[in-house]
Amino acid sequence: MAKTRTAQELEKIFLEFAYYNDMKGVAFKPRAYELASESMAALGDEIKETWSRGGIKELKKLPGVGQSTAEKIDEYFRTGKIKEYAALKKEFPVDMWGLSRIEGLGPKHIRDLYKYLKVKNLTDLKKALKAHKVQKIPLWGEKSEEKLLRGLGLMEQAAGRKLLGYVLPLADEIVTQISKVKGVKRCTYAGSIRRKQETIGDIDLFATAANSEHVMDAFVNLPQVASMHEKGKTRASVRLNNGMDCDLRVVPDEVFGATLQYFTGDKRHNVLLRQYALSKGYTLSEYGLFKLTKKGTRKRGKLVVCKTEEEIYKHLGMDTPPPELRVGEDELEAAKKHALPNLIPYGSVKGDMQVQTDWTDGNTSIEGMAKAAKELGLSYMAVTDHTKALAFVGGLKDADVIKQGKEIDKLNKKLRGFRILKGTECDILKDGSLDLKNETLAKLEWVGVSIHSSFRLSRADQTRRLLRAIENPNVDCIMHPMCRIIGKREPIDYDMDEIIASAKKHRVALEIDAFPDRSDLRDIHVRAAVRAGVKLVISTDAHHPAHMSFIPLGEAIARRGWASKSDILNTKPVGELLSYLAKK
DNA sequence: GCCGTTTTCGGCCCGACTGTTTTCAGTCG
Repeated sequence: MAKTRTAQELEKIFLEFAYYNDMKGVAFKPRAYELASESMAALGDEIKETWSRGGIKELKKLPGVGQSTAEKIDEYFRTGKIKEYAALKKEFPVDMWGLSRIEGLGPKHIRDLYKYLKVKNLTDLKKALKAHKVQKIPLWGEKSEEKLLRGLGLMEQAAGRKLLGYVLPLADEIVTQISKVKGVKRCTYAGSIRRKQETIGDIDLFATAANSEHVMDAFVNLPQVASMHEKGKTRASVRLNNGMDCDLRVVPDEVFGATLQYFTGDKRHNVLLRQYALSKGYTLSEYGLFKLTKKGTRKRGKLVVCKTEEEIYKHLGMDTPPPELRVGEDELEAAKKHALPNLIPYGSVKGDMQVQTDWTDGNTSIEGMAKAAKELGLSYMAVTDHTKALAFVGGLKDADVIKQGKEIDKLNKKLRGFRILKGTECDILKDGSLDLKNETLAKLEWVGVSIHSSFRLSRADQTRRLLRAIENPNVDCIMHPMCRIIGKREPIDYDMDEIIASAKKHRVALEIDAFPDRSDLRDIHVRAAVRAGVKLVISTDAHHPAHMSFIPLGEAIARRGWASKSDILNTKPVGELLSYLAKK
């Protein structure tokens, strides 16, 4: 769900409530407000819809939102502000949000900076650091000042989150290097990379070895490392040359499973799992699942399991949620009920359903792309060049599409064990009509349609536009349905529920475009489509042979959206796919 | 402040690293 300023503001307000309470030394409330903030972040724009639908009563149903928080949200939407928040800001006029972005600077230190030096924001902090006043604060010293200065610099040059597709190869490279270090038994990435999140903030790795200090030294001296944040006996943290942070933890090989579970996260998933473990008389850490000595106490007793993730979840009476599902929402409930989905395995996609060639803006011939696809182990691909509305890439006219079809027929006779489908990525024009004639579309085997213009239409107009396209009986698929380009273009706005319902009715598939900066559909939309019984396809939007290797990224999105193999059309062999399409 | 297989009161995840006042608080993931 998109986040408007309103949703983001609420997320920030509740996080600041958490910081203010933490700063004052109040117990437990910080965590409660933090959860409320996470709830706002997860909901995005739905928060206002929830409030409109049922006010405080409806808001209280949200996770982490109780009476007090619901009243604050209600006050915010009714009056545009929250009195208690305004009072806190007045009492303590400090930019908690901005200052806390600095690594190592938390609520208590922000309190002292304000108390002793009247530091309210980043500008004040820079001045105080320059005048070396920070080390004069009681209980602070020279090193604290240096650390803060370093943290400030790192924040200013830090790159934001990076796309999974670009981080994975780097993570693999580092894992390979650490694996070669003497004494290392196993090394793997965990964290958001293992969960295959859309974007990655930092690279989390761990290794198993008897002598950990030796591994730490090797790690901080890798060629990819620009600087070091901290280095202990079993944990180190560095800044890489590309601006990302990377953490390495070393543990004994026996506890591999427990560490993998702990380090994979996400944070909310682990908190929920650990809470559940406690309720069952266990305590869970990166060293294993332990029996509590006596129920109600926190004393750790005998080790129960630690070798694999599966045995830990099993001991708690549940199935193991695949990493892609570990987001701290309903996956643990499903795991307890043995109702986790049978996710589409990696390597299930048999054909790429969106491929551009040198007939338009691709850089390779149809034959060249087909050969590359075959080498990757695919057994078919759909040629889907752009249409004439995209004049700047030389989009195809009706006659060109027919001509291209004849060439594909020739190639298919020549190729052994591979099939090229005659397709298109036909433009959806502003009014929802299509850029090729119906008689042309009817001759194709795969008709994908997509939007490349008028991105800023109103929600109602954009919805109407897409519905009209879906209703065209020649259409098989909506390609990159959100039209976003991560970091460059916002998604277009329309009523996704209506589109999904219409796609179901007209037997139109939705695409998961695996190209890294598209990643479109997103996981939440995939899940909605799967629930509604709408079929999906995974494709790469390849413009170059190398792009077809993005397919696993699309499979990852499908997995995050709880999709099974049967939800994805192009896991079928080409014959079955064609007969499915023919029935439309 | 939130929440419920410990259920409307009494709990709230767990451990490593850093710096400093040397016994532990603060921060992070």
